[in-house]
Amino acid sequence: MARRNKHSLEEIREMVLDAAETIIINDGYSALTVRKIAMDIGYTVGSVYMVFANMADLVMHIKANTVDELIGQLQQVQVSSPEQQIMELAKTYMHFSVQNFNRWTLIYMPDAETPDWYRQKVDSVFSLVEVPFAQLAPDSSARQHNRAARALWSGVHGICTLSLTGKPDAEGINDVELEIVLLVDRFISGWMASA
Amino acid sequence: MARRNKHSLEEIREMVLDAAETIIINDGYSALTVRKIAMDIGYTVGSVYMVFANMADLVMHIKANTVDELIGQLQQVQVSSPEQQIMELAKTYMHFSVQNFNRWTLIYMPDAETPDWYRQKVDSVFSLVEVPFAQLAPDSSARQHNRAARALWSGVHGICTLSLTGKPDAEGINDVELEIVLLVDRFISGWMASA
DNA sequence: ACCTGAACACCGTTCAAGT
DNA sequence: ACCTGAACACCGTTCAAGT
Repeated sequence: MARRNKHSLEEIREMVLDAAETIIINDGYSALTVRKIAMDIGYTVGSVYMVFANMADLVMHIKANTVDELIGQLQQVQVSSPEQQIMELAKTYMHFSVQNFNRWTLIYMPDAETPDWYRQKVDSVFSLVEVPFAQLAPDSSARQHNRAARALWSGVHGICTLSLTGKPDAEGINDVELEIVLLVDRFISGWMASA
Repeated sequence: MARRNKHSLEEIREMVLDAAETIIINDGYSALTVRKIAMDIGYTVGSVYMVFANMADLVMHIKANTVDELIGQLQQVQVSSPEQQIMELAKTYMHFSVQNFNRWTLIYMPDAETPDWYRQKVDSVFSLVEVPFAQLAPDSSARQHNRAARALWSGVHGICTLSLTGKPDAEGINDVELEIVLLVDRFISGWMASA
């Protein structure tokens, strides 16, 4: 065996990434093993280590891809009023977390050490929410916009976290959306009244 | 060896539970292994399986103890007004999550299968927040109190989740508390205005 | 009636050996 | 220059064997 050269290292890297992503999507993070990845792509365990430093490295790249996809969906949200913009961002986030549940939970799993560029990527989601807050209260400081965005967005995230563990039925999703609408709506009106 | 009888099964069970809790508190869940527990209490791996069905069973009992401790702390919160009561509950939850970080993150880790009694225990935390909401708006329905409590409490939880991964310094904690105060305060006033 | 510890089926990771 | 696959140091779990 050895030296098959059917694929370039770049290609193998993509194959590993795709196989790992598929395993996580279908069976969750706990089902992800180097041996399963190797089997799925028709190589052996050693080959996986040719293209990724280790399991943590591979997982970090999957997480980064997921966050990029999420940011892409959030950036497509473009409605008229700032209030509606915040509401739509929140709903989009919630639906992303439902439709990509296994990959989404992975994003927030604690790592041995989280690289700075990854933390910044996750944080950058907040800034998408800051924009409509700034439009909502142009006279408030950037610090206040940041705090409001962080507080509300964490809140939206919390609803997804606590409500989405084990209920993908349409009825349950509707309940979660109602909670999000309530939180966003009441927070914004309370925030506006005090600004 | 074998047959030492120095401790009753009840005692061994407590020793296992204590040792496991200590390992999690000090080094986190990933450091928890049956072999380490056995070494710490001076028994062998087999003995752990005399008193717990398996690792998942043991972990579930640790989680239950943590939630009980949390509920105990929340029940001690007793202030004058409903608004302040909600605020104090939120702050208490946040400080518990800081001071018991490793055990607290464990509470929300997904299990292979979560028993009903455990889910109910976690859900029962919500009901502690429903009470002041009912006092705040006696004319609203129980359903509305429940939804408000769920939405806001999930929000508080989300702030803890997103903000507490890797910053136990006093300054960071203070920032988190400010976010919580902002969310709770604005949500309550927005909710009151529409009730 | 306890308790041991070897055995089993798994992990992630490494690296000498093959082509 | 790739790629293998045996080897190593770990897991959780079981259970025949010891006292």
